Amino acid sequence: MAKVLTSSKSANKPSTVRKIQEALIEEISTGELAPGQHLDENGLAMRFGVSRTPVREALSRLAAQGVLVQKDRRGIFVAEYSLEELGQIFEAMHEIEAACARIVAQRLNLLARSEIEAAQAECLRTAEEGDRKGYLLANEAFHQAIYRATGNPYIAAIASEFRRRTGPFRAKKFESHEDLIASAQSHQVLLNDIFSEDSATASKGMRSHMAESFIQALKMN
Amino acid sequence: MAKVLTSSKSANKPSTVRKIQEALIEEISTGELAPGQHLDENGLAMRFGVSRTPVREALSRLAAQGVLVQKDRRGIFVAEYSLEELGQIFEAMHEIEAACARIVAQRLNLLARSEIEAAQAECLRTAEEGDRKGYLLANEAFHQAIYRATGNPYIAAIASEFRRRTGPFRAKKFESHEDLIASAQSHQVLLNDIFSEDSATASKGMRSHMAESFIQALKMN
DNA sequence: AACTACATTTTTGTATACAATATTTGAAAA
DNA sequence: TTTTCAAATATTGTATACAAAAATGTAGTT
Repeated sequence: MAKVLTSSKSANKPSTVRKIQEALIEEISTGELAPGQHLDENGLAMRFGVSRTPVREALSRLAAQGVLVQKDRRGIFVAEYSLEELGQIFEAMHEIEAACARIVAQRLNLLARSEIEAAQAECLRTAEEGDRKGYLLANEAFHQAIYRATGNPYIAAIASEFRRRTGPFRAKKFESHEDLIASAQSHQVLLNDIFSEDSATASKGMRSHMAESFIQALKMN
Repeated sequence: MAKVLTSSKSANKPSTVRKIQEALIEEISTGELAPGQHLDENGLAMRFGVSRTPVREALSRLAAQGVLVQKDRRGIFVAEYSLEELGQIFEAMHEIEAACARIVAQRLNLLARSEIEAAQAECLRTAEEGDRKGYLLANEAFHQAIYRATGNPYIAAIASEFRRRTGPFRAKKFESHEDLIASAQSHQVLLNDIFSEDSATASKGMRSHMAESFIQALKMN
């Protein structure tokens, strides 16, 4: 699942394997490494100037997170999904994100709000300028700001992880200038809902309707 | 995060590291290995009759999933949480489980329903008999049946993972006969909600209220 | 030219080796 | 007796070695 709180530790030097891990995550989420592509342990070892051991450890961890998949005795590959699987992954991601949004709406905190709005301002700016690369970064920051604003690092970690997993598949969606604008505007709708006066009440109402009984029931177990 | 579909592969022999992984998961979720406890690589290697290499790989994976934590240069420990962290973890787990329940309610499928009800029958039986060990198994099966019934292995994997993580902390809650009964009865409330006539409509209504706008907004990104 | 059978080469998974850092032990000083 | 410091020991992280399996290449047959 999810590492949480890897930061916040004092002056943690990135320890070879973490560096490799992050480099690979970066390349996977930008799509530089294509889904289905085989990863060469020896090649990576050479490239990072280390032996296969730490490379394998990094790959193992990413496989445990679902970003990579390991086929028995045949190596490790960038995860690749059928259309059906992809649909399920997006469904799961949307549920998690909706859960995050609900938590944010309930917790409403001014500092977090200004962070989110700053991120959104950057999204609007880059979208208008048609700065695709810039928008990808700003969009990422926007989503991360929402996850952080939940105040719950565990659900935030899950959400981030889904974002990483779906990165290669979302990347190609932002082709045209219009795509960027539309995306940034949909952020705005989201924010209006989260920060509307009656959002907290609405959210509570929504929870109490059906979810609350689920939650009550599940709490016991 | 989450391995998905490790089963369903034809006659996969459990490959040393998977065996170690599952043995450890078992011991952690039963609480046999206490939170905070240090895991001895050499000891485990001896115990499983292998070298440290596959042991370390198994530990790495579990650390990536959050079941274990790795402290730099000091080894690997069973994850241990402060009260605040524990609260956050449970909050996250409840959100995920509620999401699962909502998906099940929407998808309502008769085969899945009979599986869930069979699991619940077993819960009731073992609870009445005061069979604690039996109840723990039946309860687990009940939750897993719900996760499976979502038809979404990805969110199911997340839910399962939280269940594993919280295992050691939930375990001690089922001390008395009354605890078992109460838990089994709360299952019943949950089932009534999921399977009620208007559940699907209610669920859709709930979604459309606020969540739908979130989901719409997020879908674009 | 396409297919099969076998030998060669790579690659994976595991074991062992070793340097760097933590932990423990034990003796000397307060 | 308790504290302090240093040597001894154990453990971690990484490198290398090696057996087993998969991928690749090469003939030989049709």
